[in-house]
This record gives sequence, C-alpha cells and structure tokens, in this order.
Amino acid sequence: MPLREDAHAVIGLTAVIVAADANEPYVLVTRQATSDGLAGLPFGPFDPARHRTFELGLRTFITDQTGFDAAYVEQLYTFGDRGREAPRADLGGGAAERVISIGYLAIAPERTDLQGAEAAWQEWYRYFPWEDWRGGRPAIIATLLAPRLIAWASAGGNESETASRLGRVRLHFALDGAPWVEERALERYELLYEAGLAPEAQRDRMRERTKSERTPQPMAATPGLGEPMGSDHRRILATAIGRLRAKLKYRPIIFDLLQRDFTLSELQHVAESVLGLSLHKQNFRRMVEHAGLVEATGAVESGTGGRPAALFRFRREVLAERAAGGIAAPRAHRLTGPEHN
Amino acid sequence: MPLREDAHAVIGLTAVIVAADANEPYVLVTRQATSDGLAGLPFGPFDPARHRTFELGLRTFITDQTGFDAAYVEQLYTFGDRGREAPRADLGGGAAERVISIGYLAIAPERTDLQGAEAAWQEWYRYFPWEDWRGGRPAIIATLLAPRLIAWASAGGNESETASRLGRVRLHFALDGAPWVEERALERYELLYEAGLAPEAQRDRMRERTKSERTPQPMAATPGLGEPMGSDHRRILATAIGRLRAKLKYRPIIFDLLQRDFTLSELQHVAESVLGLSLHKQNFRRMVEHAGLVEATGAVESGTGGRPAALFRFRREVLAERAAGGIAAPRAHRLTGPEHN
DNA sequence: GTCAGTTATACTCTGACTCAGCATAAGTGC
DNA sequence: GCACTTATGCTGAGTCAGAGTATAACTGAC
Repeated sequence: MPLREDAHAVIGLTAVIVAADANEPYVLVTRQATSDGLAGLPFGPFDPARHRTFELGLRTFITDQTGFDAAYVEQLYTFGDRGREAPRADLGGGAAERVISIGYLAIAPERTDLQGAEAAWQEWYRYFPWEDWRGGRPAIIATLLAPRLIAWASAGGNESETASRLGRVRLHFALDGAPWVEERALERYELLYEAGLAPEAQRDRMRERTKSERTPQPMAATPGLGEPMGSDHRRILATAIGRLRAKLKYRPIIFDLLQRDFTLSELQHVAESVLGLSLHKQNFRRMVEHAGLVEATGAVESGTGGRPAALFRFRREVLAERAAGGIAAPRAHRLTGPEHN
Repeated sequence: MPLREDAHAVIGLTAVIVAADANEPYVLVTRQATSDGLAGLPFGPFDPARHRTFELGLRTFITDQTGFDAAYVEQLYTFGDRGREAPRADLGGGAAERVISIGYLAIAPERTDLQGAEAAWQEWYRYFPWEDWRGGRPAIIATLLAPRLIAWASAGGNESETASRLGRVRLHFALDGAPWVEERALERYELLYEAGLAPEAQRDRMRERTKSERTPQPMAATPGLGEPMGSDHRRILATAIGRLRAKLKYRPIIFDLLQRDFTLSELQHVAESVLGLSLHKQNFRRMVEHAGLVEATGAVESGTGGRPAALFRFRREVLAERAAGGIAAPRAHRLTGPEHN
C-alpha cells in the first residue's frame, strides 16, 4: 500500500505519427479514441512493468497499432491539466482519476496502408486551416479569426490584460505587419482555445459547469476554425506541428519523411507542406547543396512534364561532420503584413 | 479499483531553479534529496487532487520550499527510464514502484536568502566543468575527457557503431575543428554517462547487477568529470542548461535573471555566465540596442573603477512588438578547433 | 517536327548583418 | 598629472539570404 496514494495517476502515451508527401502533411488519427466520440490521436496506457523507457513503450505501441517502425521518435510534452483531458473509463479506473499523458512525435517514412481500419491518415490542415500559408495568407484569418480574436481581446477586463491579449493576437496571427512565425502553431491554438473559439473550449467549460463526464451534445465544427478532436488531442497535435517545424531548421529530420531517393523539388514540396509555406526555389536548392545535405545518385526522374530532375539522396555523413543543420527555409515571399490576400 | 493497475505510477516534480550573477550561474540544490546521500534537485510528489496543473503545483512547491515566486517556469522533459532514477521509499510505496518525474525549469530573479538550510545555491560548473568556455576551451577536455571518450568509442564493437560514437564525440565535444555548440549540454552529459565516465553510470550499473536498492559505497567524484548528483538529477540539470542556453537566443528571458536596472556589462556577464562563453563586447551592445530590448533609465552607475556605465532596463514593449528575440550572442572568439589553450 | 508549355538548373546582383578591431570618452587610484 | 580601467562609438571586410534573370531539357498538341 502506497504511503501517499495521492501522488499516483494513470500514465498514458499519446502519439502524433506524422507522414508527408509533396502535397500534404498527414497525421494518423483513430476514430474511437476518446469518450466524446470525436477522432483523436492514437494512445494507450504506459505500463511501467513492461517497458523500461517511454520510448520503448511507444515504439512497441506504434508497431502494434500500425505495423511499421517509426523512423524518428521524440518526446513532446507532458499534459495533465485538469479539465482539458477526456475522462477515460477504459484507461484508468474510477471516473475521477487523473490522466497524465505524455505526448510523443513519431515520423513515418510514408503513408503506410493501414489494415486495421481503426486508424486513418488525415491532412494536418483539416484541423488547422489557418496554418497553411502556401498560397499566401489564408483568407479565414482576416474574415473570421482576426475579428473574433480582437473582440475577445478587447473584452479583457482591465487595460493591461487587454493590451497583453491584443499583443499576443497581433504577434502570433501576424496582424498589423507582424511577421508570420510558422512554428508558433501551439501558441495560436492556445489563443483560440482561450478565446473560446475552439469547440473544445466550449466542451470543457460545459463539462466544468455541469460537472458531467459526458459531452451533452456533439461539438459543432465551424468551418474555418478547424475540425475539433477529442480530449486535448488537438493541442498535442499543435505542439507536434510547432516542434516539427522548428526542428526542421536545425536537424535534418526532413529526410525521415522522404523515400531514400528524391528530387530536389520533392524535397522542397515536403518541406513546404510541413512548414505551410512556399519557399524560394533557387535559394532552396543553393542552401541544400551548399550545406552538403544531399548527394546526386546520378539517376534522373523523367515523365514529370518538363526537364527531368536529378535524383538525390541524403548524405548521412553530415550527421558526423559539421553541426549538421536542417532546412533553412528561404521564403518565397515576405510573410508580413496584410498583403497577400 | 482501477481496471489496469499497471498503468499507474508515482508522479514527481523536479525543479531546476536557476539564478545568476555576473560571475556565475547557480542552481538550487538540496542536501537530503536522494536516497543515495548525494545532493540533488528539489522535488516532491505531484498531487493530482490538489493541483489543477503541473505548473501550479510546481509554483506552490517552490514557494513552500524557498519562500519566493519564480519569475519564469517551463516544463523541460519527463523522465522515467528504469534504472536511472533513485528508488524513493518516501515518495511512493513499495520499493519496486516506478517513479515518473517531470522536470521543470524555473528562474529566480536573484539568489535569495535560504532560511531553510536544507537547500543551497551552487554554481553550475561544479557539476559540469567542461561547459564553461569563458576562458577558452577548458583544459580537462583535452587532458581527460577526449582521451577517455575516444577510448570508449573505439571499443564500440562493430565498425559502424565505432564510427557513430566517434562522430558524436567529435561533434559534441568540439574535437578536430568541430565548433562548440553550447546548448548541447545534455548530449554531452549523456555521452559521458554512456561511456561510463559519469559516476552515476557506475552506480546504476552496480545497482542493476546487484539488484540492490542502495548504493553499496559512496560514489567517487573524479575531478574534472564534475560532481555527481543523486538519482538522475544531473541529467535533468543538463537538460535545463541546454534549454536555457537555447532559449536565451530567441526569447528575452535573460532579463528574468537580472534586477530591474542593470548596466550593459552586467547584462553581458550574466549572458556569458549562462552560455559559458565570452562574448564580443561591442557587438553585444550593438545587438542589444539595435533589437530594442532595453531602454536607458538615464541614471549611471559609478564606482566600478572606470567610466560610469549607463543603467538600462528591459523594454517590456518588445514582447508585443516584433518577434521579440533574445540575445543573439556574438562570440568573442571562434570556438572551433583545438586552438585556445 | 515544330512550338508552346512546363519543370529543372545555373548564375548574378544587392542589401543586410556579423565579425573584428580601432578610436575616443569618462571615470578611478596613485 | 599619469597610468589604468571601463564604457561607448564607429568602420571596413567578409558572409549570406533574398530576389530576379537566363538557360537547359523534357512533354504534349497540332
């Protein structure tokens, strides 16, 4: 019998499993994940007796659920705020029991076939439409998000709170000439949650008020605000997106998202899909080649409706050579201000 | 009664509480922290019933133990590898119970007086002597660490493992012309642990072999390898150092380590102590002023044995203005290669 | 087979910014 | 008054990212 029963909790592992192709980045989503009937991320209990480390537990769990090995695994964050997680009768014990979930990012080299129809690959930007700036500033920011966020900020009670909220909104959503910083995906989602614009926020407030365990009615997904997820899984996904976008710049993990051989255009398009930006083609090439990240295989890929592209492959040696940076992401346009539609 | 007893564990919070002055960065260390009798970081159980979030729990815990409020708090990582934590009879229950500890970084604005003599401020570099490059490359790297690490790497079994180890050693410890990357503090500590050069590694192996809970004999601290800590606390401290050094560059948290008014030299020296580097004075000034991070108070500080320095203060407005970066750290010397002592 | 369209690749110009050092200002201690 | 110390201002060289132009090599339509 433990001396302090109160320091115990259920530990769960939540996995953000990412893959990407030249068009879109994807995340593995399961249908029956959470008690509120919404889609969510794959997760399961961490069994301290069976697994020596979280990472080993997670890898086993991924292989069990999806049948492949993750190329790369990284711990994201440990989530345990009361009121944001979904109560999980199947995971823990009594309904009141606290669930701590450790979020992990895992990279799959390709969108594998998922025989177990429980899970499916879904595009990121379905959940975060405002994060995709490849075609310039998404219109929803100006038409929907900015007005509502500013309204929320202005209702901030005292003056300093209002000013602080306005500053955060302007900064993270690139209003009034502030630059768009693509890796602040989590900060943006949290702002929307705080402002009550995420359906999950309404659900959590409702649950808090009624003290009920179940969501009374299904959440309505406002177009433009992104599709909600069960529990706090959209927050975990936002964390993963932000982390991955940041990491891309100083570690060569982009190559874990690609097949062994690829053209520079493929490389660029995958980077663009993950970053949600369009990059300057010529400068991207220069950067990649100058950094010694790739080597030509000698082969070319034709049939793409233009000059055939040379095939490249990742130079593993860079890992041991220099600081082995990532993709410095030279932008196609200045992503500041309200230009760009 | 829980359905799955096995998914439970004890949750602990471990705090790296940092302060700094112009000479040294400090960490709050408690004497009786771990069962192996070594100094360690302050920590305590997280009580899910009392605290809505980890951060609230941690702040309460810091205030209780030290009497001040942390200026800044950030989650670092969740540690739960079996075999590296110290078994804690007082925290959990049975000796075999798994302890999961969530590491947090907290910043104190100054080295407060600690009435409760349980805790004391200790200099960082006592635990990580190789991390302080302010006077150029520390001699211990060439005399002690490099030879032993290379010996370990060369004994790596197969050829590819040897090559990989050698690459990591060269890269992280800046051998053969590789640049010193100050924020890789964790990677360096983990290399030393893997190589068995950290006393903690020997302790853990011994414990694994004998399956005993207690460390048979006190660990010997080899000078130059740094003073060991109980449990896996030195790993957590290394994580904090790396994170703080990295964060300094893109968030203005350096100012949480300073009093309200400071001279640019003080600012620089605090940055240098944390980064473990000496910076180029003129360029540092230019960077700080150009970034709009500070504003002159109009007052000057004299009595320092030279021209009086103007006093500055942090411009809080930058937080709402631009991307509000941090200290870009213009170096004093090229920190590559074996030059520099 | 020629031409328009498309994609790949090479090269150049420019401005911004970092590195590094020199020069000057304004104090302190003897 | 002089040596020394610290603060502050400024400049030239080198590097690099941003942006655009030019050319090469294919496909498909006619």
